[in-house]
Amino acid sequence: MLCYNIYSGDTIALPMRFFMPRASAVSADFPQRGHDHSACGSHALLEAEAVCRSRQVKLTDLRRKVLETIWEDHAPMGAYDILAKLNAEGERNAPMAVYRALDFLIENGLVHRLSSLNAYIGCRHPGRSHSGQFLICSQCNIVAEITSEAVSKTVARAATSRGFKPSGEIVEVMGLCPHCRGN
Amino acid sequence: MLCYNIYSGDTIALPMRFFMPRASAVSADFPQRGHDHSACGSHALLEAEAVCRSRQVKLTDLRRKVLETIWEDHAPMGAYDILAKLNAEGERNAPMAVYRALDFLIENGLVHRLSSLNAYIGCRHPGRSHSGQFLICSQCNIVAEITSEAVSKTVARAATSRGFKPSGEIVEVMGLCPHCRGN
DNA sequence: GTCATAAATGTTATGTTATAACATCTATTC
DNA sequence: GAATAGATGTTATAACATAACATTTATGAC
Repeated sequence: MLCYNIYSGDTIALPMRFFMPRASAVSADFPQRGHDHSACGSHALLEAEAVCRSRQVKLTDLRRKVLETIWEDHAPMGAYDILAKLNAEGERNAPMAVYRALDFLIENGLVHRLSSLNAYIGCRHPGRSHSGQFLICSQCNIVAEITSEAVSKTVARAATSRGFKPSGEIVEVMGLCPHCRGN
Repeated sequence: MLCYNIYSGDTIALPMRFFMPRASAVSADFPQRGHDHSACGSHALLEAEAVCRSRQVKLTDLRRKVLETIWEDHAPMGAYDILAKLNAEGERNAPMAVYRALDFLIENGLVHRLSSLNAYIGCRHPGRSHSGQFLICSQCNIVAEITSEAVSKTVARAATSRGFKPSGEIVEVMGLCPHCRGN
């Protein structure tokens, strides 16, 4: 089958026995410039549906709209940005509505909050419970979510070796993404 | 010589050739309950003087007072908490004053900001330029600043292996400190 | 179906954190 | 002592987030 990798931008021939939509759709950490981003959003929405179904929680209209809005960009979005987009077509949502939807989405592993930016971003591997690790480009604002076992293990070890019992962690790295470091 | 470790609470006999005030004063990551905390503050102030002298920047009255206030506690302090303490005796400082002092102190490596808490804490190893790694107790709010080479290297490796050029990082671990995990 | 309940959303107000913009003062250098 | 840079003062407002309570909507028991 032909398979379009929305991150790398390649179209590749993929033997059917290797068909793994998730892995192919979400392979590179940094999306290709000019990729078909709507695909990211619809992919994420499908995953969100599945997650909510299996967790028996409700992806209501409002929550879905907030999630869609977040996925309009690979750069993180502030709560009030989301609000503005929601209300752009005349709706009259209040900040509370957005924050509540965000709480729900974060609780269910569909969205992450970036503490260093007070902003929110769609989760790239929903379902798995995890605190993400983020690479934040200070030039173009794109954020890559990575999941490095090495990082989480090393951090956990550093904490426990000091008698600390970790229950959650934040790892946010600022710097230049592959696209911007060239400039 | 006799040496009092303000963190562990021990008094130890230390051969003069091993006299390293900094290491002895700041050894354990989590301070002992009930230690003489004023010693932490005065120690930090002395170090701050030295750092500012060597960097040829001015530790003005206001900046010193902010730093002292931060060191009144091992738990991180919000900017407006600091403001309230400064103004407790009738002064009329504005938020700007505190934020400007904090900017200075952070720039010169004397204070860290904890993104996950929007709060500030005195740096335990000033002078060395570093982004700290923090263990934050969610029960007693005490924060330990650690400096794990393993963590920083692993994080840097994870970033660069993805084509990212890191310039700064945030590592904040939430959990229970040695004192609280027993309860 | 309708009643009771829980869940979600609506609404208003306010709390908390941080910065912009410009005026004034102070220290330093020549 | 005039010029300058750095620090602080002052006022206003931006940006981010939650409290508290009212109303609506979904769900299950009967």
